Amino acid sequence: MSETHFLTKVFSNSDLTKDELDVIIPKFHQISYKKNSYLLSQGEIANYYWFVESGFIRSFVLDTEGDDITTNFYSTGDIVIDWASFFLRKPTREHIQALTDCVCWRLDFDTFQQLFHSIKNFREQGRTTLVGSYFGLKRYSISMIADQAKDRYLRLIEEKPHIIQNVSLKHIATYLGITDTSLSRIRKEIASE
Amino acid sequence: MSETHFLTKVFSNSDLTKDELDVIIPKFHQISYKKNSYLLSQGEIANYYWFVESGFIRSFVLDTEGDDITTNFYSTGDIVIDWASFFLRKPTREHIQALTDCVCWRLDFDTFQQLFHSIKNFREQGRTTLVGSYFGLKRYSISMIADQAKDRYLRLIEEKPHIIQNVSLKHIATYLGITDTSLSRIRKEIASE
DNA sequence: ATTTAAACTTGCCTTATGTCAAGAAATACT
DNA sequence: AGTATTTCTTGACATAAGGCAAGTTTAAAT
Repeated sequence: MSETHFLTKVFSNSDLTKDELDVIIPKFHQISYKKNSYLLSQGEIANYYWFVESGFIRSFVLDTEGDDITTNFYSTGDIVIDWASFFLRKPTREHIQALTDCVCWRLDFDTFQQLFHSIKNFREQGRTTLVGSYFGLKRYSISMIADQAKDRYLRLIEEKPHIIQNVSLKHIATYLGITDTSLSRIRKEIASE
Repeated sequence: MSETHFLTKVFSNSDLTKDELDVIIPKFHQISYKKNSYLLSQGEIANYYWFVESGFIRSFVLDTEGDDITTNFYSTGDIVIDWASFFLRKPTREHIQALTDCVCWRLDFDTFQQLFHSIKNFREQGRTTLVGSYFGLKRYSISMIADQAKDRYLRLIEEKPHIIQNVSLKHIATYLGITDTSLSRIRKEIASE
C-alpha cells in the first residue's frame, strides 16, 4: 500500500520500466531549501541536479554592470540543472535560488554517470530532457528577437501562469529582457483592454 | 600512407580511441551542397546531422510576419544539427541553407543510435557537443538582453571573424536581432573610431 | 561587356523601451 | 499593531533601434 513516489510522475512519459525506476528513483535524495537560499552559486561546479516537488526557483546571471538577469523559472515537476557546469565539470556562471520554501529531489554526478551508461532508457530519457531544454531556450531567444515585449509577456502568462502569480515583477521583467518600469506599463496597457 | 580523415580532427578532443574512430568515421558519408541549396527545410524531420568540411551554412526560421531570422552560422569543423528535430523525431521549424558551395559529412539517425548505445565514448562525446551547443545558445540569449547591438556586433567580429567576411549583412543583422539598416549605421560608427 | 538584381549606405522621422525620481501599495520585521 | 523595506506604479524626458525610401556600390546573369 505504498504511496506512489513523486518521481514516478516525472518519469511517466519515458520508456523506463517499473524495474528500471526501482533502481533509479532510490538514487535521488530529498532536500529542502528555505526561501532565498541558494541551490548553486556562481563559481561552483554543479555536482547535482534537482527535480522540484514543490516551490518556486529561479536561475540568474550577473551582467557586466552587476545587474541580475533571470534566465529561468522552475516549479513543480521541472528539472533544475546547469547543463554546462554539470556535464562539462566547470564553474557555473549562474546562481540558482529558491524564491519560496522548496522541496526537491537531487542526484549527484557520479551516480548519474553510472545510471547513464548502464541503463539505455535512462540515457534516452536524459537526452530527451536536454534536447527539450535546448528547444525551450531556442524558442525563448527567437522570441527575444521577433516579438515585442508585450507579446513576450502575454505568452509567458499563457505558458506559465503560475509564475506570474508567484514571482516579483522585477524578476519577470529581466527574464523578458525589459525593465520593471516597462513591464508595469505593459501591464497597465493590458489591464485597460 | 593514407591521408588522415577530416573527421579525425573533429573528434580529436574526445576520448575516442583509434579503434573506436575506425568504427565511427566510416559511418559518415560525404555530401556536397551547392550554394543556396537546403540541407533541411521547415516541416521535415531531420534524419541527418552534418560536420562541415568546407563552406558556410546558416540556419534560420520565419517569424510571424514571414521575415527570416538567422539562428546560427556554421563553418569548417562545426556540427550542423537541429537537435530537437533529430532527437525528438518531429518536424523542424528551421531551414538550413548553404551560403556557399559546401562539403559535409553526414550521419543518419539510426546509425547514430546504434553508435550512441554501443560506444560509451561516443555518447560522452555527443553529450558534450550538445551541452556545448546549449551553452553557446545561452550566452547568445543573455547577450541579447544584456548587451547593446554594437557590443553584440563587436563580439561577433571577435569570436567569428570568418563569418563577417563571408556572410551578407542582412543575415548578420537578423542574427544580432537588428535590421540591416541599424547594422550599417553601427559599422559606420565603428569605422570612424 | 552590359544589364539586372542584390547588397549596402544614408537621411528623415517614428516608436519601443530605458532612465531617473517620486509616490503608493504591499510585505516583512520586531 | 506599527514601522521599515521592498515592490509596484506613474510622470517627464532621453536614447536605441526601427520604418521607409532614395541613392550607391557590388555581385550575378546573360
